[in-house]
Amino acid sequence: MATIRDISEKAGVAKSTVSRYLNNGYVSQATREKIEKTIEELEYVPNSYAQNLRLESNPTIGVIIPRFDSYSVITTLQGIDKELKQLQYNILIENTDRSPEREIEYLKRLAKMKVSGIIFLATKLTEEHIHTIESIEVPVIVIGQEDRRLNCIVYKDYEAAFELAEYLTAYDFNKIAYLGVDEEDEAVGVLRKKGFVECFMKEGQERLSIYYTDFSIEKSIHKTRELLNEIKPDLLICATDNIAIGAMKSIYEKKLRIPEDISVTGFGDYQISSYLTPALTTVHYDYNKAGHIAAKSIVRMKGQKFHPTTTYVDYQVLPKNSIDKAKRKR
Amino acid sequence: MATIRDISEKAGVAKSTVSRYLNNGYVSQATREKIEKTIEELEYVPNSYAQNLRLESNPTIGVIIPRFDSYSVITTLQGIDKELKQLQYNILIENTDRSPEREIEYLKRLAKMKVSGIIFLATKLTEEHIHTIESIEVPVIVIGQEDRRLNCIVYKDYEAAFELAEYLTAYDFNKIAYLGVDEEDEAVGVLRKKGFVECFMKEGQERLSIYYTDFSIEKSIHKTRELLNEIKPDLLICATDNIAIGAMKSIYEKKLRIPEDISVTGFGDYQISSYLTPALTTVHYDYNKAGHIAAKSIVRMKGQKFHPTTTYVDYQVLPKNSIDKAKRKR
DNA sequence: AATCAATGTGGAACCGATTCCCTATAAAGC
DNA sequence: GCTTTATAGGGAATCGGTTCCACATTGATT
Repeated sequence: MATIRDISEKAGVAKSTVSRYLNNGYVSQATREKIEKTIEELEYVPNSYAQNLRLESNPTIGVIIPRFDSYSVITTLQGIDKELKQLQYNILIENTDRSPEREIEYLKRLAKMKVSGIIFLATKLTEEHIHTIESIEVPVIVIGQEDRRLNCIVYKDYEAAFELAEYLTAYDFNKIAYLGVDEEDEAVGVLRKKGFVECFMKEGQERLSIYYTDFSIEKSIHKTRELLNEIKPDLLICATDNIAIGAMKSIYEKKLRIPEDISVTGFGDYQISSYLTPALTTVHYDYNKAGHIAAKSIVRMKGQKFHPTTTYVDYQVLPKNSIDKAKRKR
Repeated sequence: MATIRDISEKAGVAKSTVSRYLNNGYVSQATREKIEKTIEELEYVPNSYAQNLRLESNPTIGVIIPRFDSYSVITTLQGIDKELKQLQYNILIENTDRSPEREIEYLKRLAKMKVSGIIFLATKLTEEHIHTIESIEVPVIVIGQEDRRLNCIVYKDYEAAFELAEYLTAYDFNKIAYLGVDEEDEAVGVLRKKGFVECFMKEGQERLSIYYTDFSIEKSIHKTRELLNEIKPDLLICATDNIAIGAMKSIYEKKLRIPEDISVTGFGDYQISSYLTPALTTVHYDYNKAGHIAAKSIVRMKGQKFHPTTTYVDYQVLPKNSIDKAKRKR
């Protein structure tokens, strides 16, 4: 592996001259050609570690994700990636496989690598997370969970759930079931459920049976099977689109029709949801935009003094055919 | 940002002693405690660039992917990630957005960063790709496309298509349509189509109408609409599962039933496919396993002399309910 | 002709770690 | 009590670049 010194010796010039040549410094035509030729011959490639050693930070943003196999994660990642490419930043992705310890570890590791900033797609914020984020010198933006001490980009889960519930109260449903996830996840487990429950309570509609599953389609299939054996809802509200997909599978298995026998709603608007038959009524979150915002902000935060802010990303209720139009109240 | 020198000065010892402390060298109990305390106080974190500058290579594998929003890419990535975590390697992901120029650029960039190896999820291999791969000093494994000069892990597209076609010839179909992609993509565009065509030809079944679309669900919806306006097939073979998902949407739009009116097949076994109603008959590829194999091999290749090999990853035809069982020949 | 500015180049310091080699001190052996 | 041997720690070189500073050469200005 050739170094800048090999080049300088072979070309008969000083290291500094070669370096100047490489970094748009002024070099005479004659030496320029000599250096050019030698670099070609020796297939010289500068060593990035040596280059970065001089810099206090480099144009790289670290992104910590909990998993790869999630529509929201991937879509956010795409938004981040696109924006960062435009801003001429590199991206460094670390997958934690939903392990909180790894999250802490990667926050520290990225700080040690002196990235310019970190975008952290969080599923849960413990005190240890917050302490780590505050202790490292690198700016961090959290997506998906909220804490007033940090810079967060969050989805309006409560409001969105409330609005979807409001939309649903325009229909005549007798028995409503809610299939959610446990409260470990603040945004999905707590806020979404709260939005639904409070809206229905306000409307005097209290027949809401609540069931729990996890984020997988597989588990949702099983839980829906159990649910349908116990009760016979005419509306099934699911906390995510994946849960809705599993639920739909089970509903069809039981030879029930959607939406004639059961209406179904999802949450999050995964790409596939609009291609299902019937298309799934859901809440659209602009994950891509969240990624863009995060990328832009993290680059802007570089060198600025820190003060916590929370940015809310808008949502949109998307009515589709998985709701029985015949049940609409006049 | 504290450096090892700050620590050594504040603790009243030499840099080398601090370094020894950090790297499990022998240090007396007294100095050990002094250093420990100073490191705490100054929140010292070693600079990775300085550390790496000494090393000739570091335990990092670069992975070049064409896009994030693809089931096969993400699943392969998961396999790679898991295996590399186990082998204590870091992973560095670069997304090219299907740009061949970026692919070349990233191959070079990763080589410059002295990663131990590169896993390249390719969509097409040009001569420039091959030249670049051969010229860099870092070992490269290509997944998804084949060239006898390189190390490749490929899916048996031709054989798999042939076998799925063979399975289909056990049924009585009158009019078969094939919805594929253009021949830019060697594996999907050429080999899969060839497998189907040759099998059907062998069976004397020549009524195969061929249509083209791209990899998106959206485009497939449009193309299937057009297709259904022109002909009325009772079997629609799709070159990927996403194409099949779009096709199914269009078929339902036309109030046709699957599989009673039209049977449908996909290719690739995306997770969602088995949760559709009806579940999609498809070919299962073990992307995850391909990722594992790639990760294991690339680590093993480190330091070894290069000789090209091609590894074939197995497939499995998965019959599901999107084929009309009533049409089965006795 | 003398002074000054512009241009091109070389030398050396530096970035922050690791590591080799050498020395000072204390403990052990004779 | 003197030599030998561990043990601990310091000094300096090194990795491969970048950058500051000094100096030489040339051409322009007065």
